[in-house]
Parts: sequence; C-alpha cells; structure tokens
Amino acid sequence: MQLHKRDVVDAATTLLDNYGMADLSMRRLARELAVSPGALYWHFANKQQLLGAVADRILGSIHDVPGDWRVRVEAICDQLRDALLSHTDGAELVSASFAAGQSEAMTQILGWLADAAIAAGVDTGHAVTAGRTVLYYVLGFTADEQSRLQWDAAGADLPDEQSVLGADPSRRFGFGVQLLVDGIAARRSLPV
Amino acid sequence: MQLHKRDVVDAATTLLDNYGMADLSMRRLARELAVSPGALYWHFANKQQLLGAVADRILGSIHDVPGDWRVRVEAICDQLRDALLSHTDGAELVSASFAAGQSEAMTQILGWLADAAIAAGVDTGHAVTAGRTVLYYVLGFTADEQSRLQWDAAGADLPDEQSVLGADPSRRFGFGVQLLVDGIAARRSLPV
DNA sequence: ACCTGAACACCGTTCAAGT
DNA sequence: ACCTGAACACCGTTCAAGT
Repeated sequence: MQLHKRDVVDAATTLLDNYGMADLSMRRLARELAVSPGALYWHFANKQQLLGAVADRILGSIHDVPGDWRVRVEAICDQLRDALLSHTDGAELVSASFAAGQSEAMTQILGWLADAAIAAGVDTGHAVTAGRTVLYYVLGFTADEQSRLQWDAAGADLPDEQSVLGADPSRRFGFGVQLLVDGIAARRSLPV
Repeated sequence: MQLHKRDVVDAATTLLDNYGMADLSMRRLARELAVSPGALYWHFANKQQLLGAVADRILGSIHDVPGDWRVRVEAICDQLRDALLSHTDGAELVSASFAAGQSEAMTQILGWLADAAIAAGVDTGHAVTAGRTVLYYVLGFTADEQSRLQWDAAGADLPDEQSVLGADPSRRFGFGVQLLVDGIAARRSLPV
C-alpha cells in the first residue's frame, strides 16, 4: 500500500525512541518501512525537513496557557522540557530543527514567549530576543541533562559531581527559569 | 616529516574557515595534510576530540577581566561572540564541542561565569547553572546570527524581517546579555 | 502520482603490516 | 613510535525508468 507522511514520521519517532539520533538515518528509516531510500524523497525534500516533522510531532501537545505572563513562561518551559525528555535525544533533535528553521511548532512557541515578554512590558523590538533567550536555555539545559541521563542509563555510574549541592535537575531547571523571568521583568521598558 | 597535533589543528581551522563544518571531515583533513585517514587516529582518539581541539584554538584568546561581576559577564560574552563570529560555523562547532564536553576552554569560561555569579551573590549550588544559562544564550544567539550572516553572504538577500525594529545584531545581543545580568542580580540569595 | 534500482560521491573508524 | 593500505559498514541524495 501507499506510503504517507504520517507513516514516515511514526516510524522515524519509533526509531528515535529505540535507538537514538545516530541511528535515525534515511536509509535505516527506509529499511524499517520496507521501501527504497529514494521513496522518502518523494514525501520530504531532504533529511532536515523530515527531522523538522519529527520535532513537530514531539512538540505537538505543548500549548499556551491563560494568565499572568510569568505563569505562561514557566508553563511553556516545563512543558517543553517534559516533551524533550520523553524521547531519546529529543533535545538534540529539536535543537537542530530549531536552528535549521524547520520546526513550525518551535516558531509558534517562540511566538507565545515573545507575546509573554510583551505582556511583561518588554518593547516589541526586543520581545523575540527575550523569547529566543528562554528557548536557548531550555534547549541547552535539557540537552545537557538528557545526555547525562542517557550516559547513566547506559551503566556509566560516573561520580555524581559534588553530589548534594548540584542535585535535582528539576530544581536547577527551575532556578534558571526564574533567572530568566526576573531578567525579563527587569528589562521592561519604562512606560512612555 | 612528522605530523604534530598542532599541524592537524592548524589545517582543520583553515579548512573550517574556507569551507565550513560540512567539509571538515577526517578524510578531507587527511587529504589536505597528505596523510592517510588512519594517521589522524594516532594523534586523536576520534573526530569529537579533534573538533574539541579546534574549539579550544578558536577560544584561545578569551580571558577573564578584573572588576565588577557585571563587567566580567559582559566582557566574557562579547569576547566569546567575537571569537565565534571570526570563524565559519564557529558557533556551531563550539556548541557541539561544549555539548560533548570536549572543550577545556569552555569549561574554563564556564568557571569564570560561575565565579562572577557567586560574586553577584548567587549561592554556590546554583552558580554553575547561572553560568551555563549565559553560555547557552551566547552560543544560541551567535549560531543563529552566524547562519543568517552566512546565508546572506551566499547571496540570499532574504526579506530583512520587519526591518528597522529587529535590526543591529550587536544591540540585540546586548539586550539579551543585560536580561541575563539582571536575572542573575535578582537571583542573589538573601544574606543569612 | 508514486516508487524502484542503481549509481555518485562521500563518511568515521579499525587494524594488520610496514618502517 | 608513527604511519600506510585496505577494508568494514555505513551515509544523503539524485534520477532514469517503471507501474
């Protein structure tokens, strides 16, 4: 039967979850779908575009919430981190797709964050930069967290840094989010 | 004559500057040095380690400065951005090396930023997170800026966004740095 | 419209064997 | 100690030709 974009993204996500980014190749994916590698290029212009579609799938359930701008920023950050952590190499894949401008979902999320920054009082010329700053943090922090998690899961048992102090990733993540929220609050332009 | 680590890093940097990351392969590098690909593996364990050495070369001239913690953070951010922008795909390469934990220079810079955060009054358990937050921003912002710059230089002439408002990368960069500095200032723990 | 088969031009890494 | 040669096991992408 026919191959649909949906099937390809499904198979790619499964491959990612089970084997990680290194094994998410066009050839491997084609083999899994029992088609020739060339078949994928009928549905996607190139690998980047396909990865963008996987990123959008990973981010599919993230939504903006009503309320105070601080609550909105915190909610978006938490949802984003959770979504990334629930797929092998999720942060790495979404980072790459965002950098390549291939994820519509990330563009939408950036819009929400810029919106929240405006609600906070940041001037429109800087709101997108504020939003990007938040995204760079969530992607960077989570990619780092995830690579350590996956290393540990692979039975590495590395010495847990200075233990105690730097513990609890969720709390450390929250600290960074608060730093950014306070920074946004401080960058509000004075009322005219 | 003999191949030294220095020669390899030199050639790799030249290759990067002239053709970008996509062409910085072990095989291409070996060809440029007129040795067999296997020869590189006598001097470097793998490609990641070699890229880490290139990253350290790119970041070689960055230094900490004396003075107020705000000045230190700003100076480090500016130096880092300048260093990244002065090599083709510099931000992408250093990002990858930092994520892989292969750049000693980045580890040192992170130390300086964490130090500055402590000087600002952030408690020691969160200082490294504060430092990482700054680094994620500089790397993310500069990678984005650089990819646009290189696209433009390749004769793309894309519509300049909403013009005027979002212009001047240096000013936008400074806005984000100030956001982070203010965020750090706000996260100082109350004196005991 | 959708896919195959085969090719093109590459990769990173390993390792016996040479000097 | 340092490097070659050759192999192993792959890549992403294109495109004539088929149905």
